[in-house]
Amino acid sequence: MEAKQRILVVDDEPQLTRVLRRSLSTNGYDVRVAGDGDFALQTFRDWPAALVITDLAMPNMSGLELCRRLRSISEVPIIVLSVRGEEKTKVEALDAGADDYITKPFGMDELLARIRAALRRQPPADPGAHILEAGEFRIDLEAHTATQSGKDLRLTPKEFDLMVHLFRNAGKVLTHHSLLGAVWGGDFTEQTEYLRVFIGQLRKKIEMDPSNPRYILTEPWIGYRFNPE
Amino acid sequence: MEAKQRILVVDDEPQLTRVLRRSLSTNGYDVRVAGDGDFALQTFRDWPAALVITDLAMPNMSGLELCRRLRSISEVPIIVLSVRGEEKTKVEALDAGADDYITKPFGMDELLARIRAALRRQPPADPGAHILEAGEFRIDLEAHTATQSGKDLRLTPKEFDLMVHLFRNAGKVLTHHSLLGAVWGGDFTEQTEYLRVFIGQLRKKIEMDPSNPRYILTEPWIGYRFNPE
DNA sequence: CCATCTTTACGAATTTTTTATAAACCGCTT
DNA sequence: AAGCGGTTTATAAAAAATTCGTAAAGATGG
Repeated sequence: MEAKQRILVVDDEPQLTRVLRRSLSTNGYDVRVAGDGDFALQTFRDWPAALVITDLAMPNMSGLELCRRLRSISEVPIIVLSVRGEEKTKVEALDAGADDYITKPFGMDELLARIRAALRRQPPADPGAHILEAGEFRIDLEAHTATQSGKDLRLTPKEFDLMVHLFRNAGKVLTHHSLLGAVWGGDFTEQTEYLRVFIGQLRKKIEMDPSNPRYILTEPWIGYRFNPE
Repeated sequence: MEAKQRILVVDDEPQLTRVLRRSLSTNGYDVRVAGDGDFALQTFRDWPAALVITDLAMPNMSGLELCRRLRSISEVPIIVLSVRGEEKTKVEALDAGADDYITKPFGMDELLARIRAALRRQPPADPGAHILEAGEFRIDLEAHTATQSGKDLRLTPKEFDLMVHLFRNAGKVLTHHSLLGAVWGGDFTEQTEYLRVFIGQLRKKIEMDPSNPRYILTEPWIGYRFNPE
């Protein structure tokens, strides 16, 4: 499971921060709110966010100053929100280190898109995110290869898909219905004969004794379960 | 003295491009203009810009498609200019790979500030980045030439593009889908017959024994992989 | 006209689907 | 506990569909 990306929201209007917190959270981000610049800097040191959204007008420290201070310690993307639409203000903010400037009122979809754009060019996602591993099995989703104890299993595409779904739910019982739906699509959830054939092929490739399976177990009348041991 | 940073402006309104060219030039950028998406891509290949500014509405290829195509071959910052201010359009553009979206009419100072912001977070351009080298192969993106052991391969434009994509991802498996999207564009990701033909042509030009390829390997049912050895 | 790109066709190899048959499992009766 | 339908599961093998490589015929654009 991938860790949620952190977003620090800096604003002193509870009305706005409440909306932002909710929208960002439901979109899969980990959100914290700081009410002024000082608190924002302090929070950022303890809880380094992947992105900062800040208002310009704030008590204590202006958004401009916050941009400069953040820039001096980090390259974190900064999006400035402001009611002020004058060009001069925008230029100041952008030159103070902001990456983007959005004028209120704004659409939440646009903000989310700009957040995605800003996060996209940040550090490339950690390598190995596309590798599944358990027991002596290892699946590389990008290279499309599956190995057992280092040996390539040479799975066909459907076998590979099936293996991935079993793997992703290792230990759990998967119903015929759900497996068929996941691998073959919603129109084939009754075709249990496909499953029998392909489970058999997989067993031939990964089990020592296919008729006495140790990894791909049958749950009679329900489905199958993958036990990577 | 540092070389001027290159900006590619893509728009079909001479009125606007003239203004942009002048303003950007006087602000120290090296500017070229392309009238449509196809020409923009072509120009970008020979003259890799540090930033691209594009309109959305254009003949031939939409700005959206241009974003996607550029993204597939480069991480160059893209700023979209458009008269259309609807949120949906902005979201589409940003998700297609644009880094920023500015609604016309806009202030030149703001555009310049956004350009500075976009260029600021870009790693300084590395001279000689237009030369790719691996094994006995060498590709010069500016000169548009590919050589094997010093001998010119005389690749056609499409062959060249395909080669570059294989090359940039040497060792990795590239799916049919991703190769077609990168070389032919998003509307051709199902045209696997193109790929068969062009992979065959490339093999004829670089493999000793085309029917027993050593460099361009087939990953059955998935795609191809370039192994520069 | 020429180089390039697109489209079509076909055989060989491989995979997926379909079909057939044997084996295993459950609840029930005797 | 043994036996018996009815159902589910395992396995093998056929038929059908798909993919890949290749050649070559149209189409396109300068």
